[in-house]
Amino acid sequence: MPELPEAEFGRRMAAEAAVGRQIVAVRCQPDPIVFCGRAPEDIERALLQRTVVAACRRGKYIWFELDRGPHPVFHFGMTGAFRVRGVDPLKLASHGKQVDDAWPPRFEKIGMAFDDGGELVMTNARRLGRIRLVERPLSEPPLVDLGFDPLTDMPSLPAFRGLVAGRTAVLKSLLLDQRFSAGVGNWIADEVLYQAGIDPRRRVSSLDTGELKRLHARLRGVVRQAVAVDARKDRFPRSWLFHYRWGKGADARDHGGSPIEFVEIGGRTTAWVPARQR
DNA sequence: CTCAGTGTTCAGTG
DNA sequence: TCACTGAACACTGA
Repeated sequence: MPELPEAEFGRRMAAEAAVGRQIVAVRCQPDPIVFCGRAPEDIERALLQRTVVAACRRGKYIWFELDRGPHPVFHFGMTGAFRVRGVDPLKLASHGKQVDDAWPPRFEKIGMAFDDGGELVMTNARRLGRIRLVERPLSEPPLVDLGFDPLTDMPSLPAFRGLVAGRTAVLKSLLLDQRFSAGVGNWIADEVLYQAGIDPRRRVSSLDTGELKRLHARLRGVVRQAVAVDARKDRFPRSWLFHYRWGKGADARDHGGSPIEFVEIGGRTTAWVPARQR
């Protein structure tokens, strides 16, 4: 369930459970894919007895800064999440699927127990998530080349204009490019363009001043609002396209009754409303 | 049985 | 370097 808001929700959960605590036990599955070839013992050795100093995030990447390196980096892929024992998870996925309350949860990849009795788990059903160890926290030398984070690092409108200047990419693809805006995923990109009233197939170079301003405002706005409600879909405003795009039937319509179209852009299904986006 | 899916990466082309 | 495509990864749930 990971785009920026879900990752931020996970980070906060983890921060509350882990920061200031010492890791006293680690349970790590032998999964060379999710752990990028690392053996469970490597991971356990790196985490055991360490104190978590901070839980950080940039885009969809979350990492713990420990009192001593290396530091763990988490990426949820398509289906990852953090769970804290006794704390409500994000119950509603986009399609309204329920998360069960079993402990340890299904699809656990790593579990950590802390000196205060708390427990944190990362789950990952589809195994497209990754857990790595890095020598330095990613604050400076990035694990990957990430652009601005729309929650914590949203550029001013003039700076945004500068970032876009000279680029010719199709808008939907640009928003999805993590080197441009880190943390934006498929539904956020569509939501931003819907609220900005811009056709997702257009090129960024074709936007006039007003359109660029709307794009900037809605990118910031959508992300902030989603984070403000802890990524709970049932608390997203009813006017958001998000609520109406999943049925995907020929009869799909937005809040105002306008038909929703589906096209593939950059290999991803894109929902948009021709009546409202030019 | 088939297929889409909140994601990333890499190879290859222009 | 940029822009774009297609394939690969892996597996659940409809």
